[in-house]
Amino acid sequence: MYSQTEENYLKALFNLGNHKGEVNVNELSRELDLKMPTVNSMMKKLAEKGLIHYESYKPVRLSEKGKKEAALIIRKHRLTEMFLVEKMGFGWDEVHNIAEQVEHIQSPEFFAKMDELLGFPKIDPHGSPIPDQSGKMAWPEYIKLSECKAGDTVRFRAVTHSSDEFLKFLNSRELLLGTIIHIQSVEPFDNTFTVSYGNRASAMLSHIAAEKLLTEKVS
Amino acid sequence: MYSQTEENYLKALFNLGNHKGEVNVNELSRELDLKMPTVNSMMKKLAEKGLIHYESYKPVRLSEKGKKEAALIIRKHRLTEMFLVEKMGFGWDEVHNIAEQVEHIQSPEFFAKMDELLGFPKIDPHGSPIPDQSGKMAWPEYIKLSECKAGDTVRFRAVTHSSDEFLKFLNSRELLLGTIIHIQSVEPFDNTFTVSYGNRASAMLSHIAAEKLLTEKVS
DNA sequence: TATAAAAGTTAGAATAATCTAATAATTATA
DNA sequence: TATAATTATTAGATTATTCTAACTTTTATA
Repeated sequence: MYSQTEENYLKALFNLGNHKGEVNVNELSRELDLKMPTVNSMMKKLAEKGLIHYESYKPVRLSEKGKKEAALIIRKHRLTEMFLVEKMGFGWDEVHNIAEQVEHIQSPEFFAKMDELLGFPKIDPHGSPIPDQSGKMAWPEYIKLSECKAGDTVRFRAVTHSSDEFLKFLNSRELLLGTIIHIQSVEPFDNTFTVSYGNRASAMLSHIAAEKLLTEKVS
Repeated sequence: MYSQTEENYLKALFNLGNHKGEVNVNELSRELDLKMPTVNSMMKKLAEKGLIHYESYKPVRLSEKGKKEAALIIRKHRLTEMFLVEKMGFGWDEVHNIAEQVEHIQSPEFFAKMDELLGFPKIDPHGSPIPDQSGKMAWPEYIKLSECKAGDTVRFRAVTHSSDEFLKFLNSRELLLGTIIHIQSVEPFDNTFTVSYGNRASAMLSHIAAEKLLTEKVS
């Protein structure tokens, strides 16, 4: 049993440690909005408990044990988000804060019931995969919209980071998960995308926005 | 905003302070499974915050402010229990521990949504009234089954204390909320009740059990 | 490569919530 | 009512999590 605080560190380490799995104390302190010495002492504690690999002045990595624990917390977070959207009628831009709290609830039955009522979903409302009960999770080979070129047709599958503001921005543009997007052109100067989708014949997306949209090629 | 710990003290004070609203530090320490000095120092803190009336060596009482805060936490607890039973399919004997955790979630929207999905329920799955948004709550004038006499016909409306074991006991006897109970006789020696209800022509209930059943006279 | 900037660490203090041991006040009882 | 038992309080320590200030190591840059 880990404290809520420890769980939050694990989750942040999991989310920040993308490819190599390495996370700097500094990044972590920014992510969690804590001072570096605070994070530093927690790193020692987590290392003590075998949840991370830690050496002085080097970036931190989750151990296998830590990775599994983190994935199971993220599983609870994502199941909760899905439940809030599918069963309670919340918008995808309203669920993060609630899920952030619900994810710490200690009750396997509670999350098993959510899972069952949802029909064992594989993704959350933002398109992120839900880790399975053993903590395994795989991202499909999505491509950032920002990496596509004029003429491509793609399906919008997930967002990389789901801040409320970004999701509200997508709402205002009627950009929903599953939408098929045609790339009309890409402005070379600033990489602004001109696209069409749904009943929008022509819409602009900044590079900043395009970087946050994960897509799948449509044949 | 109060800590989870403070919320638990407020809830315990509310639940223990039945008629006069007075609670001894000793009772409270037993209820919360904490040592008396721990409770004593928290009493000073709650008094400081205006949540209780406290004088040395005297029992403690919730202030109006404390009463309202406590009722609002109990509201969240009972709405959660109702949601777990009605919308998620849990048994009335399985919800206490989950609700004990969910009640601390800070999200008015989350509980407002539960309330709405449940159709603004007035009672929880154990027959206890759900305080309204202003913290007001009234118990109907129920009568303990143990206070009824042979010949009475009553409707089972609520349980006074809802431990898992007691609720499982009621499950095993098919005694559900709403059941009409006919009191056939009361053994003078030990106050054991012989009753009939549903398709049970004759069943025995100890005085201990009868004390925990709240009923309403049926004309 | 010497120096400045950034990142990381150590030491020591603060707060919240808990405990044990000792003491004081209140209540029950012989 | 004097004494014992119970209840309440005080004092001081402990653990978890956080902070600031000072120092060290690593990285970037002039």
